[in-house]
Amino acid sequence: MGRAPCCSKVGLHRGPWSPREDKLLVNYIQSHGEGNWKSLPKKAGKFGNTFRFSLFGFTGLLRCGKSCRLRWMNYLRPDIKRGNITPEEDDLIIRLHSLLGNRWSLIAGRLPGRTDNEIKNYWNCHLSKRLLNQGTDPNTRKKLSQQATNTRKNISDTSKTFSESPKIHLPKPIRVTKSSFPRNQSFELDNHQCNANTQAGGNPSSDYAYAADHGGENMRGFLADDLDNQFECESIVLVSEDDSSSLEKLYEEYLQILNQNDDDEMQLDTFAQSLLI
DNA sequence: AACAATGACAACCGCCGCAGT
DNA sequence: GACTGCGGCGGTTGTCATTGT
Repeated sequence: MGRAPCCSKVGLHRGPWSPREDKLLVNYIQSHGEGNWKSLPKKAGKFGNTFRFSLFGFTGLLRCGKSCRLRWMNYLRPDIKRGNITPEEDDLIIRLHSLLGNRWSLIAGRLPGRTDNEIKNYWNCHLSKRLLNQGTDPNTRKKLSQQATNTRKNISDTSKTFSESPKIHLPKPIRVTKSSFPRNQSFELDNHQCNANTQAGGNPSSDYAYAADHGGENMRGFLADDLDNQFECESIVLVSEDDSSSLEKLYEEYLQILNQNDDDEMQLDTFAQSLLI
């Protein structure tokens, strides 16, 4: 309490991560493992081929440890599954949210390859709106439509919500097309990534791909050849059969419990508690 | 074509719990 | 027991892409 935020130090980078920073971070974690986030930035810069960067007067990763952790956990971790949320996952999220509330990390723990941040965003962007569209309060899960106390404004808002947007947006997949690549940016790197995806045995038509959405300026002067293709591959996680089956299993497990007698709250509670462990 | 509105999601902020001292 | 620092979490914001007018 009362401590200054760790990112407040003067001179630390903020905003989007550059490929160089990503690579430094990944290299370091692959060799030393996770943890020690506080000291990681300094150490990470001293790892590997930093000669070229040393020429520019710094060797460290100019990020606070907290930012490093966040970047790793939400984006760089090799087991992260990128791509659209499947209908099964979608349903699972809704059910888990009804059990656990906004405990995103717990929910994410039950969805292999998904991050709490991703689920949180997905919930805020899609699911809560969809539930509202269905006339359900996303928090209480009670029907809203019968509420007679709506103000005139609320009523008009609601009817507007109901009448419009029958379409349900899936999360924007991945920015892999040339046209959608960030401005001022070479497309070279992206080609590497797409190739890596295909070569790695992934379905070429798959929507799942790693696409670094990096800041344009930072990309300049950074040669794509410097990137280790394997690193890029490792950032791509396709939905393997194992993943699907485990997800299915989990899903069935929930269905089984949830489809049972509604009065069986005892079991539901026990189940909810098991998630907290 | 230009601009505005909306969507998507990465990143930041501040708080909290816990372990170490 | 009090204090300190770190890691983790959830809420929120900022930025860029896309879509609509």
